[in-house]
Amino acid sequence: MVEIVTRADAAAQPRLPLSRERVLAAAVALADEGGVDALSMRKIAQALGVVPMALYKHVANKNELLDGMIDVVVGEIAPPEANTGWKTAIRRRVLSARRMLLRHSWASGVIESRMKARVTPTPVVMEYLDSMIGIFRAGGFSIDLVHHAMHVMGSRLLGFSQELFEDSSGREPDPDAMPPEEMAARYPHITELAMAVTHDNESVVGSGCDDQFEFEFALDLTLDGLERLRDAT
Amino acid sequence: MVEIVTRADAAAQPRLPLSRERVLAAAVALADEGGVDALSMRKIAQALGVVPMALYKHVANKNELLDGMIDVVVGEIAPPEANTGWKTAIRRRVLSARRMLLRHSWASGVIESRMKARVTPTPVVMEYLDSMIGIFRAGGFSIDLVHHAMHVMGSRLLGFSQELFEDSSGREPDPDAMPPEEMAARYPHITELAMAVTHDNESVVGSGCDDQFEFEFALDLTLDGLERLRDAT
DNA sequence: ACCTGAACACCGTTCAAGT
DNA sequence: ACCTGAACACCGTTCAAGT
Repeated sequence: MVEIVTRADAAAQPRLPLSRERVLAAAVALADEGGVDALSMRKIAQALGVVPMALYKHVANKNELLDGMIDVVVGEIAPPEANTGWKTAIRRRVLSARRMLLRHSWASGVIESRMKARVTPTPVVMEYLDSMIGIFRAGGFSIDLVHHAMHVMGSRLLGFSQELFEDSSGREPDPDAMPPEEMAARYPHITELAMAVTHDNESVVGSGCDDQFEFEFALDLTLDGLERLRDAT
Repeated sequence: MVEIVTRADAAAQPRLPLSRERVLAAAVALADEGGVDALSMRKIAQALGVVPMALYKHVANKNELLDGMIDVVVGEIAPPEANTGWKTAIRRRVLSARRMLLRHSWASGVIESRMKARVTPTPVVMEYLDSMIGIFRAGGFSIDLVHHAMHVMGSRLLGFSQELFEDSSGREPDPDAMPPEEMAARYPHITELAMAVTHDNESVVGSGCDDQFEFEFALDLTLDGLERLRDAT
């Protein structure tokens, strides 16, 4: 008897048995390259060379798949370090989390929407938050101040604006793009700011704005403020 | 000749002519009550008693519809006040924006994802950001410090955690809910924090955590820090 | 010229039929 | 018992046919 079925689209190893890990890894890889909107159960199955329904043996449904993907990427955040002060420990941990979020651009949106939908975050997320609180506690912060600190670290005071000066290559073209002179007239303050920023560092192409520097500026302003509150007894 | 077609699902006024405003208002109302995932062109059309394709006369496609919805809700933010110091002006504006985001729970997610997709934010969003920068400038902040300030206000230092202790009614039930004693063993710091918070204010039901207070705490910590940097010349 | 029904190419998930 | 193809109830958008 001869095998007459040709498998056209087995991008992965043809006969490696499916597992939850393989499903999640394929989903993360697809989301990394195509964004989460382009992620579908059918496409994951195709990438694994498998019929769509085969996925449902390893993940209950698409939401549960998204939860699993969150666990994968949050697990990539560096574990807490011993033998350092609270400030550098928090700092390194947060910067490690930021690198993860930059690697997986879909992650922050998925985490946010899934956190809103679930009663309890996934265990991996809980673990991350718990150890973060532990670092503050070991640094001599009262439990009430740690509570406030966690809110401060997670809050976004404007609902938006962060993406304003980011690299805009690969974005949708603006349907009615405004000429620069009209920009300057209608939004004088944004224009002033944009010009000051691009003048500061000519070297930077694209956004003309050092996002890493800005992130650390916000982080240090916050950590210094929290330290001051702690020391005010 | 007799009208024999009965219109089953005309929830709105039957013959009021369609307009972009009516389409956007219907979309915002549907998203307010059912979330943005449940929003579809077909459902908006049904709510207006109109055939789906009729919407495409007033909005180019679904993304452009979402942009229009953003303009509607950002337009609800209170305009800047004259005759106040920069700090109270910023404070009131941000708190007004927060109330808008609480009214339209879908808005922050849609704003974030559309800002990432577009080259330029919509004019209404630009207007909001421009006037915000203007308030800082009038308060004597250097352009560089205003630049940092805008980043600080928009940044979220943890990718998440904000929703951790929020009201969890109406969320998906956890598939494998953990017994409290195991919670306490695995996440000692989270447990300590949760107990301190619920003990602090017994009056609050549900989350046991005053989100409004926490938001203002973060806001004031940030504004005080920025003021200190400004005065350090 | 305008309006709109049918159709296309998707989607997550159910379910019954096949092994 | 397990696996899976077909089917169901959606979705955004195209397009041609009708007025």
